Amino acid sequence: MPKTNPPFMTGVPELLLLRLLANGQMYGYQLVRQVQLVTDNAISLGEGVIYPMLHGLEKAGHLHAERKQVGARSRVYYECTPKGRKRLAALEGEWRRISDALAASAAVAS
Amino acid sequence: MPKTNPPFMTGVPELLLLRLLANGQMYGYQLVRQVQLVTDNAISLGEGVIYPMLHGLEKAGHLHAERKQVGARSRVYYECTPKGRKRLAALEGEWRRISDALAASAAVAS
DNA sequence: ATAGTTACCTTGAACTAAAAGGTAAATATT
DNA sequence: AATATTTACCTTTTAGTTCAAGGTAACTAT
Repeated sequence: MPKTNPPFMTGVPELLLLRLLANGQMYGYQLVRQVQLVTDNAISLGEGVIYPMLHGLEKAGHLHAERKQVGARSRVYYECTPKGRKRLAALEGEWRRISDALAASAAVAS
Repeated sequence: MPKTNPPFMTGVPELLLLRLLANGQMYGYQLVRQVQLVTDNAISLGEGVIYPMLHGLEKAGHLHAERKQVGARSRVYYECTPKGRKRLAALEGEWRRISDALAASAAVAS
């Protein structure tokens, strides 16, 4: 029962965040819940995953961050940059490559 | 361009080896080539991945190792144990869980 | 002889997700 | 009014993984 480094999760948080943020701006806490929503609760990413990843993606120029005052509350909204979309496309390609390969392997193995 | 820890590869070597060794015994060097074969060259696992993984799986009781003399050459043949088949089933379930989740997320995001 | 292939193995580095812990303000509950 | 829960941000530590690179030795073909 692996607590850390669970199988098949490497790259998944980044792919999910880029997918969501390519469709519109969102803030960290919102993304935590949205990931559960769009994956039917199959995947749940904690804040210790989301926030460092947002910071990393922003630093890499894949996301643009903007602090907004919403009512009395302060939120950091992120949105995908053009560079981020390229990164997303690359990740989608990688995902397809690996999942196709595993499908091919399963077909042979039967 | 990530050299180490490429996206979506965590757990994939273990899954591939267990799949192959659930169908019959093989030795390390053979597995290196067989993985390329069954994945249409999409995935290539080096010996630095294969051998430590075989040792780990054997230590965990998922594989049984047997040194055989084939002609003048010495090879270590591995085969899947019942415990290894359970591990394989668990990994297959995990793989399906994650890939289904990503498919669901893509459907929403379009 | 030499080069290439077969066959085994280990070590070190880079990276990653997860868990746990931490702060503070707003809202809901009693 | 006091308390508990939720919102919202963040960091540090840990465990674990793949990959690259390096290393040995025997067999085979040129």
